[in-house]
Amino acid sequence: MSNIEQSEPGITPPLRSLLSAMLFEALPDSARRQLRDHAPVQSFTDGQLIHQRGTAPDGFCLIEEGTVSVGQFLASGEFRSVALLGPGDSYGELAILSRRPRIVDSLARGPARVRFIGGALFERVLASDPAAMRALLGAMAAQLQETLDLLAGIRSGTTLARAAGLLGNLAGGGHQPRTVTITQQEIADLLGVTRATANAALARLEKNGLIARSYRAITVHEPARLRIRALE
Amino acid sequence: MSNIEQSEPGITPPLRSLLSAMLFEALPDSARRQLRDHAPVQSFTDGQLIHQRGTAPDGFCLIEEGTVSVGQFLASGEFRSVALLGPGDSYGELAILSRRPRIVDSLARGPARVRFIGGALFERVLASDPAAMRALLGAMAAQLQETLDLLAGIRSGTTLARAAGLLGNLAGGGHQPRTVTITQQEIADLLGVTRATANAALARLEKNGLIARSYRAITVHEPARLRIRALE
DNA sequence: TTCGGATTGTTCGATATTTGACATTCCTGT
DNA sequence: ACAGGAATGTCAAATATCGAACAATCCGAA
Repeated sequence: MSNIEQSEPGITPPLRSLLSAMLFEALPDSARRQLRDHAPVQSFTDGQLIHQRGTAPDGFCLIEEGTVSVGQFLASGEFRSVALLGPGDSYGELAILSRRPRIVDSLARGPARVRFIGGALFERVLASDPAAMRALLGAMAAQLQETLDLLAGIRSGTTLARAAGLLGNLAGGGHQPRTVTITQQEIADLLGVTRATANAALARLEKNGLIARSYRAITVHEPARLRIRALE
Repeated sequence: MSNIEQSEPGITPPLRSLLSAMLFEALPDSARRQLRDHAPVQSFTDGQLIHQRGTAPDGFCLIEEGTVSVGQFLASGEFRSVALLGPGDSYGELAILSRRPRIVDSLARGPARVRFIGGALFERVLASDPAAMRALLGAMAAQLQETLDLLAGIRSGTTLARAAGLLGNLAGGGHQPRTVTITQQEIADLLGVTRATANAALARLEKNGLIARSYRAITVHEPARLRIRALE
């Protein structure tokens, strides 16, 4: 599992699980064990390319050690990261399931060890365990719902309204205060605005008593209220 | 099937299949027949609410006749539509699969007849047909890939770059010219900008020879080139 | 405790977008 | 052929955001 703050109630995980479909963890223990036991581990050096976007998928990856950055190379050669994944995290399952090319590049960030789970093995395990397949269906459906919700919430409106919707969403939309662990840069990236603009919007939401800003975290006093605010 | 222009090669469908997860059609014929045969049909009058966002799912819908608008009510009471679905279209499968509340409201637009496929029946059919479940997994994985790609492409950058990325994406990213059936207002909605801004971006892309504008359609001369353009 | 890197807070001129409006074109039904 | 509604093209003042920079705060490692 990645560095998710789970020791404290009310703290929600950061975004990496939303933007990078980590489906491996939705599988039952037995399926996970089976996949892991038959999969070879490879080592990568800092900056080494693991997989390229557009390539045909022959397997997916489970990170054993180190950090892998998942994202996309820009025309300028720069790498735009969507997620930073660590030990226990997985990526690349979607391409296997959809039988379509990979949509992301992946790079080692520092030395990394990555376990490759072959597509054929994955299909065999799924075929022999309908409960595993159903669990995967459920996890993917939930993620698709969240992604569509996120898409709907950030598409248009003033930055202020969009920030309200995003935070209400990330804080789970309920009526209890929730603290979201996220940097303002990440919020800015999600909304597609500059950090300065995101900061200004957050400052206004805080001034209105809807949120409290702290270092690398935002406390949402009433997530449902923020969602409503976003729809105005 | 909804009003998709399939008679002409190079014409891609509009967005409704992307923004509304119509998974029913990914099922094998036998599974579809089985679901349809046991499902009751209900009639709705113009403007009648069919389902409300946030409600627990007991089934999903297959449109028999008429038009259903799927989207979300704003705080002002206005309805923001995400998709307009017609005969043969389905919606609401995600909530069943994820076992989470519905994320959309749905309204009849004119008189409509809708077939309700119960969640329990759906689960039974899936459990008895692993091929159907695998097909659904694949369709959902593909859709999640597309949605994540869309999200990645529209999140930040100038409107011009984002429009380029979106069109490159919608046109399939290949090297052959493709015509995308879409209004400029729909492009604007997707990008979260006004129609005037979308039109200005499109005009510039056309001036640069990358696209050709026509009524309710955009021809993308080389989709792969537009995608690259978006990443600059 | 100190240091260094990351993150946040803020500012302001430059640039982009919105808004509201009007004109023109397109398409479909009668 | 005509009418009406939808879609597109365009414009300019008002408003929002970007970009670059600097200062302040936070946190983890030594």
